[in-house]
This record gives sequence, C-alpha cells and structure tokens, in this order.
Amino acid sequence: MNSFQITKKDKKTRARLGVLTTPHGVVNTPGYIFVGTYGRFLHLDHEDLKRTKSQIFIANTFHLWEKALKSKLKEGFIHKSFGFDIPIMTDSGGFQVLSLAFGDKNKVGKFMTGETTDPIKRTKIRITQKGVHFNFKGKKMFLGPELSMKLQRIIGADIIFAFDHITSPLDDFAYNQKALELTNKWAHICLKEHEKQSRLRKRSGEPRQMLFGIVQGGIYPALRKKSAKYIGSLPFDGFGIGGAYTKKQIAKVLKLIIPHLPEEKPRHLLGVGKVADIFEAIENGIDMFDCVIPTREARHGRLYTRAGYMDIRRGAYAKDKKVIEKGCGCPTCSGGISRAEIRALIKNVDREQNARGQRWCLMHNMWFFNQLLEDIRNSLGTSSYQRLKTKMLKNFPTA
RNA sequence: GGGGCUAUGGUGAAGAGGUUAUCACAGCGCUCUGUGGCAGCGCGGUCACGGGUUCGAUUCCCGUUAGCCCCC
Repeated sequence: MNSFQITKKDKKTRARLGVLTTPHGVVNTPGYIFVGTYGRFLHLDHEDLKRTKSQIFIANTFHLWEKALKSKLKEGFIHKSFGFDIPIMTDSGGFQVLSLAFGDKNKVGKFMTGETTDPIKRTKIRITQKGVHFNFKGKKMFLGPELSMKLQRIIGADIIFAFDHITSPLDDFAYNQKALELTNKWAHICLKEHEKQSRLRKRSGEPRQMLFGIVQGGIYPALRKKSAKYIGSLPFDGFGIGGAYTKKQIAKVLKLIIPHLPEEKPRHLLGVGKVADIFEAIENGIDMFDCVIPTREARHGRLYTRAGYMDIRRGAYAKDKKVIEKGCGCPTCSGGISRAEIRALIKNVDREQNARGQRWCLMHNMWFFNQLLEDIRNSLGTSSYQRLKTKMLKNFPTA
C-alpha cells in the first residue's frame, strides 16, 4: 500500500521524478506540501483545497496533541475529523518544543536574521535522554520520541516523522554533536515504538504509517555527513532533512548529505520552500518539501505570479478589474474574481469579509506553487526547465 | 451686516509655553522558510498665513483668510 517509485532521473543533476503511494492516494514528486498545522486550512474547506491541485499536506503533532487524545475517533482521527481524503503527514512536534528555546529576541528561528552571535541559552526547556521538558501556557509538559510516536499513531497520518533534536545556527560544534547523538538515539526509539504502534494499527485493520527519519548536524559538514550516513542506514521509509541554517547554507548541506541517503527512498526537506529554494532542493535530489510561505503570505496579501510578487493590498489595485494573473487556472482567477474585489475584502476589518479575501488569496498561491511544481515535473531534464528556472529566479530575487 | 467656534502629516482626532509633536486609518516601502487567523517593521507633518508678547511659541494675544453655527 505504501511505496515510492522513481520514474525518471535527470542526467545533469540529482533531480528525479517519482510517485509516492499512500493509503489515501498518490503524490507526484517533486511535490510541494502545504502546512495545515491543525489538520486543516484556515478559511478553506475540502473542496477549496482540492481545487488548488494540492496532493498532500502536513499537520503538526504538537498542535493536534490535545484534540487527538480527547477525540472519540479511535482510528483515522485526522482524516475523519476534518474530512480530508488526501494523503497527510504529521511532523513530530520536536521542532515546536525545541524551537521554543530559540527566542524571538535573537531573531533566530529556522533562519537567522539577526546579528547576534550569542549562544542559545535553553532556559525555557530542559532536554534529557528521554525527551524535552517545557512550559506551555503555564503548564509543565513533556514530549519525547516514544510519546510522539504514540500521538502520531493516534492522529493517524499516512506519513509520520521521527522525533529529532533541531539546533540553532548559533549552537557550536560541541552542542551540535551532542544534539546529534540524541537525534540518533531517538531515531532508534522511534523505530522501535513505531513497530509497536504498527502492530496495534494492524490489529484494528489500519494501514501501516510510513516513518521518516531525520538528518541533522547543523551547519557542520562533518556532522551532517555522519548524520546522513547513520540515519540513512536505518530502516526508515524515507528521510527528512531538518535543521536551522544561516541563509544560503541549504544547498551546501544538501550536496553533502544526499549522496549518503538511499537512492530509492523519498527525501523531504523540512520547512523550506521559497521559489529559489525549490529549484535548489530539487536539483539536489529532494522529492518534497513543506513550507508555510505560500499560505502565510497569502493571508497577508502577498500573491505570487509568474512575473513576481504582488501585494494585493496596495492602493493601486483598488479599482483594478483584472484578475490576479491573466491565464491563471486557479479557482480565484478562473472564477473571474478581480484584484479590486480581493483587495476590498482583505482590507475589510470585518472578520468574515476578510476571511473571504484570504480564501481567494490562499487558493491562488496554493495553485501557483502546485502548478509551478507540475511544470517543473513536466519539464525536468529539458531546456524548458532551464528557461522556467531562469525566469523564476529573476522574478523572485529574495531567495 | 453682527456674534460665536474651529484651523495640527492624505483623512479623523490628541496635545503641552521649552529636548526627536501623539494616535488611528489611508498611502508608500520592506519583511515573513518543520505557520493559525483582519500580521509585523519602517517612511511621510515644523502644527493655515502675517504680526505681537516672551530668553523661547505650534501651544498666549491681535489681524488676515477659510470652514461651520447663530442672529438680522
């Protein structure tokens, strides 16, 4: 029921085309994975999502934790409770609890944008061999590999991730080395617990979930290489590449680790997906990636067109009767919804009106990225791929 | 014709005799990378004009102009 077939390999790069099959359908790769943290997309219903050509999405264990435990749905919680019948994956929650310590003040998140070089002080969380203790909304909580596997089994996505230890770009080699040891240890615990959970699922007739291991190692080549070799040798169904980076380091990291991962298994780049990143990742052998950018920016009124960004809130669009992008096949543009109409809605302080505006923006951006990926898949290995890449990099200069 | 009130960035407002004049909305620009939501950050003003009081006025006084209101 679960499988990954590589259908074509590019001769010049590490790029490949593939088909990932899950119990809820297939995913053509390389594919874009939108982030629906709470198991759904704000302002979009199931039909809306389908109309954006979305093949799959990713939700989050940390955010679904409580709801899943309270749910009376014993099997297939995530698909049943939100009514989506496409493939879904869940992140382990590791990133969420560990990045609590990164802190906003340092401007250190997944990417470092601040100037600071002060090391991270993890005062808000306590990391042990078993997992992460942290405070959340005034409550003492704990999440670790074993619990994450249990939760992800209950949530019931088609693909789940191992619980890993992400580091910050500000962590030194020694810290990254220690963190990597934990990630490796936790990988074993996840595999073991996953087998246990899979037997439970089998007993109730549920299909096996694919488990992806995660490569870490920060910005240190030696650690990345070591991590890729080690995690790649374990019996995971696929691999995620995790971590926080300074800008422009993703490509270097990918070049280093991809050769050490099993060719026949899918590779997922976690949390990265600006336009330029897409090409970089695919050419380095990535099959899928998730990113909040398309949906978050849509909610903020930044729309994507082949000619570049467009902030629909600008006054210039107040009386613009044109659609966002001529010839675009998205539900918004093909439905003839004008720029002026979308602008008026998204600028409206009324919650419902605003939500309607966000819905048009979301569907457009999601379509844009799905269509871009489809075009990439169709053109890979030909000169039109290069033309597409050149054009896109020119029109989306900000990484 | 007489009397009153007001005059602060694009708009609506706040403000105090003395360092970088406040807020909201609009405008413009930037940002968003393992996301919940009308986002965040930044840039636009010398406070109608002329004169006076004062060490010093956008803030006090007079006049001009404009707008609003009342009376004849």
